[in-house]
Amino acid sequence: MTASAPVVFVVDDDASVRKSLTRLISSAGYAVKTFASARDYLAHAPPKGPCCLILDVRMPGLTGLELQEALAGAAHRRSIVFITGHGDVSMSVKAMKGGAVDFLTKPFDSKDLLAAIQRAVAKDVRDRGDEAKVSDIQARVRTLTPRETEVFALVVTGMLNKQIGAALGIGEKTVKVHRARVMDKMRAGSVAELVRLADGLGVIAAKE
Amino acid sequence: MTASAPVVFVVDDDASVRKSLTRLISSAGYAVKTFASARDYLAHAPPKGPCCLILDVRMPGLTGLELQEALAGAAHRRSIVFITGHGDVSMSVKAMKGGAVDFLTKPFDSKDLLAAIQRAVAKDVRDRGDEAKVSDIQARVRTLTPRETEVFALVVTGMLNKQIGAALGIGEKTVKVHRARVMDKMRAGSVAELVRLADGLGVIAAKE
DNA sequence: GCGGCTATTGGACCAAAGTCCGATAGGGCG
DNA sequence: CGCCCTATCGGACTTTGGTCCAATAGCCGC
Repeated sequence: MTASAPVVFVVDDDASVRKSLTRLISSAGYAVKTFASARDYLAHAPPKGPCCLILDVRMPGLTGLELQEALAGAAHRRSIVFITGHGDVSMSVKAMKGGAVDFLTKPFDSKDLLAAIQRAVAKDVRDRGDEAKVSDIQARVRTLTPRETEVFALVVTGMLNKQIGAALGIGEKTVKVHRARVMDKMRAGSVAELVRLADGLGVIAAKE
Repeated sequence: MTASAPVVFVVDDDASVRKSLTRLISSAGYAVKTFASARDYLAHAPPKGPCCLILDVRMPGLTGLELQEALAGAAHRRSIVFITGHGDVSMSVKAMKGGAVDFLTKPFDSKDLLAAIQRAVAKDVRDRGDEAKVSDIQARVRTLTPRETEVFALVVTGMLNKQIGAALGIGEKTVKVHRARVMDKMRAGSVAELVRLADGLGVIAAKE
């Protein structure tokens, strides 16, 4: 498994459009997968590697915008580039507010699309990295016992062992034991690292 | 100086539009200031309290989009809501990519504009809070001597005093002295707080 | 009930951090 | 030339944090 090319998913009901987009995008070095409808795309297994989505806005069944909404609640974010023949302003604004990377109207310049794809893939890679980090940290947190979790929360507050013990109604000695286990389970080499792990849970997710 | 109402800055070359917008917006409880051109707005002193900008896209001289670009390099971010009579998709996409809160085409619903203003002001308040925090921290960092700054950087790495001393070619004892001064000047009560101050410099600014 | 996990603590001990004291030395400035 | 800031250390001491070994007790599942 070497690092393969990013995958561009194209969802468009027009077969000729799918064909021409496939030619254009694959010639730029991307892998391409096409779908004739939003439903077909949703039935497909979520992508594992770097990728982005090219959506036609107008489609029978779910529209591109509706697909975007449906994916907003999904586990990972997707980078979406919209293309449309009959776009209006409110449509494009809605798409962009929904986090779309770009919104192109036909006819568009090939290099504009490729540039948008590049940005979208880059965004996807960033998002994936963040998600991977967060879920990695969450996995470590889940290995903590309830008590360890409490101690963890107070340690990253900057409280002394003594104070933590008082707050939890246990001895300082016990705090030390839990604390050591927390450092071990969280794989933190110092308090500074531990604080970053704790803050990373919120910060990375919030940075949008 | 009590907490006064948020100020909505309206920039539009059409006097009748300015008048009707002023009526609408002030009736919703906002203070309103109008400008006939982008240049007039730029000549105006930057706002101190919560505010947002309503920009017409088409204007003689600098357009709304150009004003947005000009403000992008400014000290603080502005929350911008665009309104336009003849908007096209590429225009709206550009505005949204540039961080606009909304992009409305005339004729628009009054409540849509007021909702957009509300979101824009809320965003402005958030941004101002973040900027205030960052500049506060930066001010503290500036009071550090060069050596203290170096020690500061290494402490938040999680390094031990001994290691820091070795890295800087000074004794552990000296590190302690600097470290104590850093904690004092940065007003941090614990290493955890210090780490948050250090990380806050980057994180808050990056969260966009 | 036995084994394992969790939570709790004790003692001993070492390493690290923080706090007082004082000291030296170079640079910039009135 | 004194004065202050900065940077550098030393000693002495206390408080914290971390580690190792060992022990008790409750709970859960097989």
